[in-house]
Amino acid sequence: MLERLPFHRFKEFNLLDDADRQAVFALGEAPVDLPRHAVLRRESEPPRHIYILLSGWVGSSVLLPGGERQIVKFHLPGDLLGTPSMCLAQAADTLTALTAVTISRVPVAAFGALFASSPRFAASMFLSVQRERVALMDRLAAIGRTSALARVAALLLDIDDRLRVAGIADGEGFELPVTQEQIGDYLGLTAVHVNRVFRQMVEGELIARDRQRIVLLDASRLRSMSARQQRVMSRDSSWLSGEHAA
Amino acid sequence: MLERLPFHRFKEFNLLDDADRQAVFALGEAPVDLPRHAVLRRESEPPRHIYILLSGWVGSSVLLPGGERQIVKFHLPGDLLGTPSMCLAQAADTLTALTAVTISRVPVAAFGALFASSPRFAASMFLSVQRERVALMDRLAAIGRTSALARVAALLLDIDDRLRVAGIADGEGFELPVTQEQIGDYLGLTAVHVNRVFRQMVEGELIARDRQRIVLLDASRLRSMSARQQRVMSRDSSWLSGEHAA
DNA sequence: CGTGCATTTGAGAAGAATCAATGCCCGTGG
DNA sequence: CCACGGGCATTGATTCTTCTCAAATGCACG
Repeated sequence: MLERLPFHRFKEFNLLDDADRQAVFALGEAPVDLPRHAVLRRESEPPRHIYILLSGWVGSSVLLPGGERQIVKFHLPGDLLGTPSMCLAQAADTLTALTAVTISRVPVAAFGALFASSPRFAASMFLSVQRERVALMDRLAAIGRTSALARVAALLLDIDDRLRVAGIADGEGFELPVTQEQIGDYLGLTAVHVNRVFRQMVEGELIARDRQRIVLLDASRLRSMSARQQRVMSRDSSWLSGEHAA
Repeated sequence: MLERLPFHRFKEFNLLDDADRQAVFALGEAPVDLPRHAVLRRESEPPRHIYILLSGWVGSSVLLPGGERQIVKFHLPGDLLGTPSMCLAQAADTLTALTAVTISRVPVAAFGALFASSPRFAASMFLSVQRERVALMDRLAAIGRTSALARVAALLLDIDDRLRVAGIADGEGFELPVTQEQIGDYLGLTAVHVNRVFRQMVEGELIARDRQRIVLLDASRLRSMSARQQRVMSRDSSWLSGEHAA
């Protein structure tokens, strides 16, 4: 069962060794398969678990009173889901399977036990959350201050990057298993406009598209129009132990 | 010097006692006064410190390649600033004094030492960051999916709430010491449009305004048009110790 | 071979941006 | 004491991006 676990998100900050990472996955209950459209957890439910995504895509979305939906993040294998709501009495986001998925549930108490006993695990989690926070800051900037074209470009580059890091894509294109309406909800656009932007990108030979398969034909042009920052994560964990406290 | 420290942000999760909170402020160097427009830390600088805001307002902003600016957060007294960039080699955001401010710098190593030695402090910080993450999710939804009017309403309600929690405002109105251009950069609007929305709100008797002083005349109507969620923080810290692990 | 969801396309409307000018407040220096 | 100048706020006129509404097409699946 441990043959192919997606460890990559737990290596980011150079804080956990192999044993630590095994411990992380050992927190989880037995993996469960769920079909597309399954809801892992609805917003307003008390957050008693977090989730490790082992395969497939999951969307985290927030519902507004008027019925509008904002998709906060498309989660890929290896991601730890549902942690933002740990600070709340009622979950803030709904977790929905965008494809068939395999997940492992983790009771928050199990997470807490490891968190309390291992400062390195605690620090790693702390930094992971900060990293997600920076990602949200960048997304805020994209939605608040860039055009529809730039937002779509940023999304495609982001997914491409993350799929490569996860070892799922190889630069020969990838499946984007979401509807244009979901892309709209992610980018703050309507499905109709997402469709027009895709058309524009195909005509401009920036991308090729066949159903939900996307190939990035001109990544450097996409990058320059996306206004997307390349964030380099710190691999220096000396702050934890107090080294170099000069 | 400890008479009037803004402790409220360190009481949110019921994890720290008085001594713990003293320890937090003891991490900081001697308080420093800075004038309006002073830059605490510029983005792309290596993040060697975080900052406790003791008085005044600070803006955290991200600059896009095209020169556009997104203001991520208006920080109020008691906030811990600059922590998102702890996960990065180069800071993601610029911290700028919006008013004259008093801050205390904290070396990341000092923060790390307390983090490593006190699981309760670590957990409190973890939850604080998650809380900020939820706030960003809500902001994303506001900018991506609501009108200019709703965004301004949400901003005013948010500031009012936070000023009250900080013990700075009392419901009789408050100073909003930022230019309309900065409000635009915060909400993903132009200064011109922010101005028109304010006019609309004054005409609709939702608010009163004199220079930068704002009075919320009809908070309940503002709330209903803002699409803003009231988030209730968890005060149950049992997950940390592993109680109720049922 | 329907049925249903998703995509595509068109036409028109609306919200917000842009461009440009004017006015106001306030600090500064003559 | 008053003129000047800079930063903001305000207002109008116009443009543009994106939305809305509506209909048609296409694809997957039973």
